[in-house]
Formats: sequence, structure tokens, C-alpha cells
Amino acid sequence: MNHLAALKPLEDTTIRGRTVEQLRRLVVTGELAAGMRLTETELADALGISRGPLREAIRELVDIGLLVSKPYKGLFVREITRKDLEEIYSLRTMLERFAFQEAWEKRTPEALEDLKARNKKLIGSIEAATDPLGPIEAELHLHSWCYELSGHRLLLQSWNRLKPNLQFYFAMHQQAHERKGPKRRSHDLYIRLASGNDLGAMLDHLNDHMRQGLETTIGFIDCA
Amino acid sequence: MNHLAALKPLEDTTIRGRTVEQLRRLVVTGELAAGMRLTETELADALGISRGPLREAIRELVDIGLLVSKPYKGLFVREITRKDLEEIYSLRTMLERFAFQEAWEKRTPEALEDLKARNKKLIGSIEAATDPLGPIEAELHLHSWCYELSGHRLLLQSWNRLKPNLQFYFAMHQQAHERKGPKRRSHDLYIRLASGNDLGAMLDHLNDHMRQGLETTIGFIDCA
DNA sequence: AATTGTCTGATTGTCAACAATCTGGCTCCC
DNA sequence: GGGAGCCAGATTGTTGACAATCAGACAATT
Repeated sequence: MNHLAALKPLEDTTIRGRTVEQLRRLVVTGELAAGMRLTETELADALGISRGPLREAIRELVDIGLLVSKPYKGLFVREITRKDLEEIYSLRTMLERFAFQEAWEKRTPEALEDLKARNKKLIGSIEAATDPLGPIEAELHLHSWCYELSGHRLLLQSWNRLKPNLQFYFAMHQQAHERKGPKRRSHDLYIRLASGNDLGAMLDHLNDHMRQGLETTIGFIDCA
Repeated sequence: MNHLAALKPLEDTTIRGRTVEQLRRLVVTGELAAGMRLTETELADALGISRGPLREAIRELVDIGLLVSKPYKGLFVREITRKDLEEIYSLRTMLERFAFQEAWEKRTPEALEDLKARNKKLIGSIEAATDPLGPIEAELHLHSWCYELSGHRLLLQSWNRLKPNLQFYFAMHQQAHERKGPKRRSHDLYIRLASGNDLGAMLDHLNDHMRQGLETTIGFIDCA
């Protein structure tokens, strides 16, 4: 910790960057409902920008998978099928197990403190119960820990691509279930094992943790 | 095989699409040397197109990792460090092991025929020795088999993002080593195990296959 | 000597108009 | 009835000009 810690990263100054962020937020929070149709001109007008930077922003979201582009028909906010969800979870399990293997030897007391801090933040966010999306972001931030610690840039990049999809689904699920977010103590074991000395146990727990996450949330999707 | 098999996919009609392909090829073959500096206007003039679609194409390549954008300084063809290579290989090992686990039960006689055909094509391409990049594409196509068979779209997408980076490195390596490509029989065991009934042995072999690939090729990189 | 201020050419960011293309529905013919 | 041809409106693709921003060099200041 140095004396510059108070500095916040300055916000994106380009229209494209800000647009990506704004659209991501709108999609992820469900303010733009799944399946909804948009067009470039319509969006550009609504945002008060021209189509150039908007197109670049859109392409980024399409690439991540938040939007689907059907040429000459319009843009559509992604819909999630059961298969999508299973794919997201199975890939995520894979990635996070790998991340823990890579990060295991790099754990330092400071890093473990950081992990605990993230969990505290998650709990705090759940108890505050102000912004319903807060806990979701906090949970994802907690899970980001192992990816960051691994030092594996490509892996972190993969996680960052997957994250918005998870976020999208969490928010969708939460809305359908009357804003019931993650439980306070849901990550207690996760933290304990991550701080311990049994990598095998941690990896096993990840399988459980993820499978449980999938099972308890998959119920309300009726699609094929 | 049906009677429409002769149909070839029609080429991309948009400037953006064609530009992505062309730039990808140029980077991957080393015709645009690693570290080389480019600018948007320069490229747009050279390609005879305007900057709009070019920018979108560039962004795609930056996202994949083939180009690096340093704002207001220029675009640079990616350079590969030893760490990059280790990351590419470790992630790839992960993904391909996962792909085989997912694909294992889906193997049909037809699918295995397809796999053998891909290996034949690889061998043919090596023996023909015309286009030095042919064997590289054929080898990647062989490895794509398990991803396609898995039916896991997200996984396939991850592989498709990783592929150009591998291709880039292979070509780079080949140029440095006087065009010595993959060996004729390099995938014999791979094919045999993939056709057999011991998933564990296949997964173990993948570790070996990849580690060997990394070790025999990592030599000539002197970077940190 | 080192830090800060200022200028300039280069580079990217943005815009608004225009062109190309597609979709969906309609007609017409068989 | 149904399939080919065609049309209108909508949507995306493309362009060239203009604006904003930056890196690097050099001067001024301490």
C-alpha cells in the first residue's frame, strides 16, 4: 500500500469505451430485456452518438456473446438456453480449477488477506441490500482472485470474456426469483480451502461449488 | 456425404470480413514481421479501403491478440515471448483435454473416419511440400476435430480464438528453422488413442504431446 | 541536472451522408 | 396452390472530411 492508493482509474474517455460499458450494464442488468430487438440507427439516436463508434462497441459485445447480430434484421439481446448455461458452467469449472492449480504456489499472506477482504466485501454487499446487482459483482470479484493470482494472462482474459455472461445470467435469475441473491456464508468453505494446504480438496470443492450453482439456478429455464 | 458436398462456402462479401482474413494471413505467415509498426491510414491506403471497416477488422485482430494497439503511436504486429508461449500451450492442453472428455462418448464410426481423413490430409500436405503453411493448417484442422465433436460451442469458440496464435507461432518457428514442419507420423499415437477405449491414456498422451510440442519449439525464443 | 511547460506533426476518434444489400410481402404465372 | 420474380422499406456497409488527442522534442524554469 503506497500513498497513491486513493487514486481511482479515470473513466474511459472514448465514446466507444463508454458505450461498451453502458450497453454491457444495460444488458447485464436486464434493463434491455433478453430477446429485445435493436437497430444501429435507433441506438445511435438514443445514445446521441454516431454509428461509427457505436458499431465498434456493438461488435465487441457481439464477440463476447451479449448481443446477437442478425444482418439486415437487427440486433438482439442474447437469450439463454439451458445448454448455454451448462456450457458456461462447465467451461468455468475447468478454467477455475486450472487457475487454482496455477495460483496455488503463488499464494502469499498478502494474497490471502486480499481474498478474505473480497469475501468481506461480498458479505457487506449482501447485508447492505441496496443495489441488487452489488452482490453479483462482489461475488465475481471474489472469484477473479484466483485468476489474477495465477499470473496467467491468457487465462485471465478467458475469464473476463466469460464473466459478463455469468453476470447476465445471475441478474436474469435474480429478477425471476424476486431478487434473492447469493447467501451470506456461501463462500466460507471456498475461502477456507483456498487458504489451506490441500489443493485436491480445493479442486473437488470447485466441482461441487459450480455444480451446485448450476443446479440451484437452472430450474427456471424452460428452453431446450 | 450428400450431393451438395461440392458446394464451397462463399467468400466473405464485406470489406471488413475480407480484411480480417487478409490481415490474419499476413500476420500469421510472417509477411508482416513481428514487431512491425503499422498505422490505420497507411494500411487503409495500402488496402485501398477506407478506415471505417479497417478499424473494425483491426479491432478483431487486436482482440484475438494478433495485433497490439498503442493509441496514438501505432499498431504493432504481436511479438511472442517465452511466457506467451507457455501460456498458449498450457491453456491449450487444458482445453483439449476437456474437449476429449466431452467428445469421448460422442465418437461414432463416421467421426473416427473423419479424424483419420484429417490425418491423411495432414500427411498428404507434408509430402506435397508445396505450400509451407499447408501442414500447419492441416495439423490445426486435425486438432479441431475433438472440439467440433464435443458440441460445446463455447469451448469451440475458445479454441478458435487460440488457434491463430498457435498458427502465428508455428509459422514463425518454421521460418526460423528453415521450413521444417511437422513430421509425417507425429500424430499416429494421437489417432490411435483417440480411436481406442482408454480415455485416461488419451488424456495422458495429450499432456505429453503438448509438452513435447512446447519443448521442441521453445528453443529459439530468447526473450524473457 | 531535473522537472515542468509548450509546441507540432502524427495518429486516432468521430461524424453525417451515401451506397449496397437484404427481408418480407406482393403479384403473376404456371 | 405454389413457386419465381419483383418491389419498397428497412438495415447495414462504406466513405471522406473534420475534430480531438497524444507522444516526443525542445525550451524554460528551478
